[in-house]
Amino acid sequence: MPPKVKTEVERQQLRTLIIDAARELFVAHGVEAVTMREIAKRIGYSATSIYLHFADKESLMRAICDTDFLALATALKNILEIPDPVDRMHALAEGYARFALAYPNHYRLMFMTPHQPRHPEDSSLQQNNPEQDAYFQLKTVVNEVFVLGKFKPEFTDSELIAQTIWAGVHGVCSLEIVMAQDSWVSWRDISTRLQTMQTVMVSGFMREVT
Amino acid sequence: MPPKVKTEVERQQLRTLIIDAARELFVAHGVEAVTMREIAKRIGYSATSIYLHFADKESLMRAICDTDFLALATALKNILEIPDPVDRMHALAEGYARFALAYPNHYRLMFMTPHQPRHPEDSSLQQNNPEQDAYFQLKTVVNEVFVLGKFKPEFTDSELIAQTIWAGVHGVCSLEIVMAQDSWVSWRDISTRLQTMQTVMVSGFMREVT
DNA sequence: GTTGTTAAATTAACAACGTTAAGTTAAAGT
DNA sequence: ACTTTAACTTAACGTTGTTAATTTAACAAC
Repeated sequence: MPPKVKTEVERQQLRTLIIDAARELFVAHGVEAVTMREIAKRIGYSATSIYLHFADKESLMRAICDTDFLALATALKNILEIPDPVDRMHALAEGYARFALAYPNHYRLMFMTPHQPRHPEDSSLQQNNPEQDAYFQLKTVVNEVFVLGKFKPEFTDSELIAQTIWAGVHGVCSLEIVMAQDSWVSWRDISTRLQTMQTVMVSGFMREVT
Repeated sequence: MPPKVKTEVERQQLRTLIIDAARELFVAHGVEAVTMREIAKRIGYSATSIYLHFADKESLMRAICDTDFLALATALKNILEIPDPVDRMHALAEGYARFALAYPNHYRLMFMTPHQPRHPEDSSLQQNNPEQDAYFQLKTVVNEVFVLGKFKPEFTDSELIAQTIWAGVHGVCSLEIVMAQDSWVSWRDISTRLQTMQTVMVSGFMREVT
């Protein structure tokens, strides 16, 4: 029973219905549970219908990624209200880590899984829009701190600083996600590790407070 | 034609033959090329023969992991000869990163992919053996530096320091492996990022050189 | 109001995958 | 010589992503 002539907004609704169903399976049972047939069953469609909206499973995953990137930027949005740039930088790193550890399956898809290189034009997100681009948020606040002259003089590239801070927090979070259960390493508490990383980054990059 | 009665050493040889074939496929064509049938074709056996040596694909992957952990520890072994502990710590981090970026597929399997929690008894590696346990290598050298009193006094847990250094280097390497192609971020040179991470770690953890 | 046309959805089917069951072969033990 | 058994293969099952073919229903034109 195909009631046809769907308006564009209806098509978009079905599209996000598919994405949401896939995300639910994802967060509930991990990536291996996301099969096209299972997604379709969730929304009461047949598996092949998904292909009317997504070229293949990979591009469906990329679409999920996009909504998650937006979710991350949105989760960090209020942090931008913090007036002091240094405080803001700290809060941003902490908020990022909170997101990573609260949604490990999404984080894995976003930052720990290789994808086909994504062209910025087919992404639904606007690069350099602080409401949608979490990397831009970080880059911006780090640059503000940079302009205030708070970093040691040997660091002259604020984007390099941002990328290093990102890598530090990402390293702690991704190791936690993958290896928390591993008994080979007697892991220290995750919040301790996160705080240590932040402390090291701060005292490594910034001038001494005088 | 099954010429039977294989001695134990012959069985082991076939086992490592399977592992090596799987690793080759892995490094050459990525994870998606590792199918049981493809591995079998490589070594001139039928796919089901693999199941005489490995319970399933997951445990074959774990076996590959084990040989790669050994390979990593072996690659870092000569670094332990460096007399000065601080130099050794630097070289260890750099050697680790070199391994990660030289064998990204293996690195992904080892440190970026969740596995069933592995019991130390079914692993073929000896924990705390510096020839086989790269984490022990790092832990040891960091502790040596710690005992020398080179770290800032607020850091009192040398294993926490080791885990943070690991996370920092891992963060740079894993982001590189997954996102190097991504045009969203205008990445700085990978060796620059690595060196920056090392610099930050050093000046963050260690006392000022006086 | 019948006739095309087309969008939306479905069912059927394919090839490939991991894995299991059943069967085959050749050497070793008695 | 006969049985047992390890080593291996072929057949087959269920599931996966995906494509082809088919059906259904709404609209447009005459």
